[in-house]
Amino acid sequence: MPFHKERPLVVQNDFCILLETRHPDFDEVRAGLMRFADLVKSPDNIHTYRMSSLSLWNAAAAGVTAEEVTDFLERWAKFGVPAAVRQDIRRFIERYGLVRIEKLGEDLLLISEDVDVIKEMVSYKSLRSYGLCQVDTQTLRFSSLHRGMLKQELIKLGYPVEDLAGYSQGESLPIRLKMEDGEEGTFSLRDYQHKAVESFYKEGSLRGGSGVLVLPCGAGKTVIGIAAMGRLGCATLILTSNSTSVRQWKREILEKTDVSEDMVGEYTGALKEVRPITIATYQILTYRKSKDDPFVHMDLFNKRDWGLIVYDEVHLLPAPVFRMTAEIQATRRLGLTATLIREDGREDDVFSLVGPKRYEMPWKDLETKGWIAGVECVELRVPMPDHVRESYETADARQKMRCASVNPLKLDAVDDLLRKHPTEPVLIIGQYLEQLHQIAERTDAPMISGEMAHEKREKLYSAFRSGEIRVLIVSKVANFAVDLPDAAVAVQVSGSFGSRQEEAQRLGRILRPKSGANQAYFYSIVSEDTKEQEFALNRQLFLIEQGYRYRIESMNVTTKRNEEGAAAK
DNA sequence: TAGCTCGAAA
DNA sequence: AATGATTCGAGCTA
Repeated sequence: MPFHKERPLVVQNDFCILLETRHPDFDEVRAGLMRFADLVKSPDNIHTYRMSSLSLWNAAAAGVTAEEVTDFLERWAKFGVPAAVRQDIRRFIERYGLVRIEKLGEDLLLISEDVDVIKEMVSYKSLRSYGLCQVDTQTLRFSSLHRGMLKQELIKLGYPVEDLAGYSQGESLPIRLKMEDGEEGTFSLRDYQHKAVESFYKEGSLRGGSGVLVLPCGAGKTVIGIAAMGRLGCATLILTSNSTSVRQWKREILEKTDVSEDMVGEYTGALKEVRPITIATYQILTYRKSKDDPFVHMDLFNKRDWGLIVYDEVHLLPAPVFRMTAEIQATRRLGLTATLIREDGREDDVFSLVGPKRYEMPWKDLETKGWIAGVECVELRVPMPDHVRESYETADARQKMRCASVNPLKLDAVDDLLRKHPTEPVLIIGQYLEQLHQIAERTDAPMISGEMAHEKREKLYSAFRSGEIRVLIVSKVANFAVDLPDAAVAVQVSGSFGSRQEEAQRLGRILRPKSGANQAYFYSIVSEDTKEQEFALNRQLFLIEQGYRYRIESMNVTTKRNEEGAAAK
């Protein structure tokens, strides 16, 4: 077998791909890999990617062929691509579209040119309850009621169905987008926003009309959603993760379209309006009196003839909403998210019920184009003072994390960082209130936590925005607050177990373009040689996949130790 | 209709 | 596998 020492990839039999991070073509290769593989490990020198059935199916749905994947791997691999892997890639990619759903009158057809596949379907016990009737050797017929459930079941059996049964138009609602520049009839969408809408919906094509658009924080997901609504011109139900976001959607719709206020409804705990454009939280949909009781508000899906359902932050979509979504497969569905990763591993349900990935904008690409700031990511490791180390070692597994997270030496690290960035706006973000209170006391900076009234938060936000306050300390509220102002420096003093989403969300807080060098800084402070350090690694995965690199720094503590010793006496 | 407490969720 | 903080929505009170 030929050996190309200078190439950066090793393709393994187990579907893992190793990428040398120091290779000169690293960026190009990483960008290519992320079309069809997920990053699973990211130590300094070698990143491990893994192809999965789902990552290949998403690629296939985006039109990537098996040849493109294997040619790409072949071009960069040191030892070529093992024949078995090559074969499996082909097998997986060709699975997408091997079975498709089409419409026939009131019923639907499951069609495959491969008669053996149809034979296989008929033999599956788990498919019996969907009442599949054989029409001919290539076709099965079933009731449209089962469209979603069947797709969900089939993906589990390894058949990602291509759904070409089309959609109902829904109640018509002309929506004109307000023009920001002079040209008649155009709306000033950024180039990639336009492409994203195009890849979701193509006029006159059965392909598209449902699916997920993956865009970084700050890429203007709301604008894209609104543009899709304008394109389809129909009654729309928008589901989102919290009530601040509900108001944000409403504000932007009124601002960017000619839709009048009485056409836009909020469906939340406080208000129960059902209007041609309705915005609801996931939480109200999943509300029930107690376990085993029915969902009180789930019929919002049927309260109007929706032509489009927008799932904002689709990676947070709760299980009961999946169930409902399975029943409304004839309605167009648009998922918006910064990451397809779900911490609960239900990515295949997103694929079969909301739709495949239609578009993905890597964060680094936005940075290159100047739409977001460049970020220097640093993992700052601090040692633990001896007495803390002692209680860490003796603590049981559940207390270890907390012990490491609230390491008092982190306070010194925060001081150092504030000295290092004496003029830029700084957000300090953490998970334990006690720790944040300590920092607030030491730095004399205001702190916002969940118990603070929203009115008071607003005041602090605007003081921070205007520069009156330079340092702001925030608890987990930062994960939800859409109106939290942007900063140039984020210091994460603690975070929850391994939440990749949270890390991404927090980094998102400093991405807005900066004047001057357009540079921001993200510091993650962790206790050296602890569980926390391990979890930090997992948290970073998603951002590393997006092309960010963490630089590891250790705090110089000889002087700190002495101070600590002196203070103890 | 605002302000409160409560349980549930992720 | 798991923590702790937070938010939401309902239901009660006045």
